[in-house]
Amino acid sequence: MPKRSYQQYCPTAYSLDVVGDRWTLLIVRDLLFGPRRYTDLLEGLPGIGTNLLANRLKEMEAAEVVRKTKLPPPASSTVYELAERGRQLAPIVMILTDWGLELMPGYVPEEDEVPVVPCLGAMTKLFVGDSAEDMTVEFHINEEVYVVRIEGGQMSIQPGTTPDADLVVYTTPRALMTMLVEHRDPATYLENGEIEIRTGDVSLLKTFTGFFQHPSAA
Amino acid sequence: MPKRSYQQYCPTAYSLDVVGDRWTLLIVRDLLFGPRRYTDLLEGLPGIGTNLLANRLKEMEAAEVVRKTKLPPPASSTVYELAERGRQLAPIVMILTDWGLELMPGYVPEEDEVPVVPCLGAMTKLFVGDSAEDMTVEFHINEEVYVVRIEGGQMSIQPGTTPDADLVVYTTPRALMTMLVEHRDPATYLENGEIEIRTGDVSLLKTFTGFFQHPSAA
DNA sequence: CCGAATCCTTATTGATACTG
DNA sequence: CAGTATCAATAAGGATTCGG
Repeated sequence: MPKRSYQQYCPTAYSLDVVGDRWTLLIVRDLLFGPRRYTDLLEGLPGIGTNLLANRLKEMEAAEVVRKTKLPPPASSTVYELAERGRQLAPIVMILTDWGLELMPGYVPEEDEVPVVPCLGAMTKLFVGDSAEDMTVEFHINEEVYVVRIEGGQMSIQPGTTPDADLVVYTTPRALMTMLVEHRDPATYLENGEIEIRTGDVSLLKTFTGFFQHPSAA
Repeated sequence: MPKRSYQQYCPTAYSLDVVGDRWTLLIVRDLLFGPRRYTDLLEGLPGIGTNLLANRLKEMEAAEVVRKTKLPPPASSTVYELAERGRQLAPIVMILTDWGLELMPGYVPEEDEVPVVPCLGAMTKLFVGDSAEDMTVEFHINEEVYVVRIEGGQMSIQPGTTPDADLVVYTTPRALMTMLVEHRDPATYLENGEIEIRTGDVSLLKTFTGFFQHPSAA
């Protein structure tokens, strides 16, 4: 069966033939911070339906947007990662993210409405380096672990742990997300158990969230 | 009926809830060079189906991406134009265009595969100002007329005519497009009647097309 | 468990005909 | 010209199954 196409001799249309289908750009978003397994993707895309994810990944692989590889032993799990053409789509996801920040609703989301990757995305987009002091934070978000390092006004996000964290936080995605986007007070989440601080203290967490600012506030 | 949504508390997903549906970004593309009438849009989007275009426009209007206005008398036709939020999507269309240039096939397209707007898009994306000398060209593409002015290495495209054109060309979209993208020789098209020069001569047209270069050639 | 393939129901689309 | 209305063809969503 021939894939559906706009049938236009137009670069924009050719692009959308490849990445314009439902879910495709969200898959790119989910691969922006590193390789993911099939099931990670499924979890980050509630509602996609496993057959559709499999199809999309196959199409994206054929278009050289993603690549399927095996992690080195002993992990050895098969993961999907962005190929070169896929990495070139990062600016699009970035602009969509900026554009969508204006559309964020004012309500507190349900817990299953906030996948992990958007939190990382929001971090990169909302970070304002000007007044940021150096610090290293280890975030445990659901089952995933990331090290966020701020150095000289620059922020980096790496998967994995670190021995030298100033702050180690266990959090749900929505707690993290709403603290970043709406500067919601950590106290509420510490009380209901959505956030737990293992190393460091609340004041440090508040300092950290202070480094993030909605562009409309500028 | 509630519109289908990704249901994610994520700026990227919110954006795609609005502009991620089939055809939506192509409509934005078609409005990038100025207001268009309903039927112009239909013509630029072969295959869309008039009900779907009407739906999309309604959704985009509700999302304040496009605005519906009336042209001043005596034209008085209703047109659609980009609103502020819509204009902010221009960078996305641009990146998609860059990305899609790599995907352009090597064949000569059918005539009805090339709408007018992609030609204007290709012009803006492929123009290399470095060696460009000043000139003014009036293009009649199908029923539409545009003035392309090159001044001091800068190019502008305006709808309408001009009395001081160095070159006046009547052309089909595909002739123009393939000359820009693949540097196809005008001679072929002059012979088969797809291009007609009313003012100026072929050498000037060749000079003009020389100002455009595929990024991969750089 | 992971990475899908299958089956079935619902929602969206594409094409055409028709109307103020 | 600017859309509505109708309806068949497709694609998406959800549950279940199946092989490493």
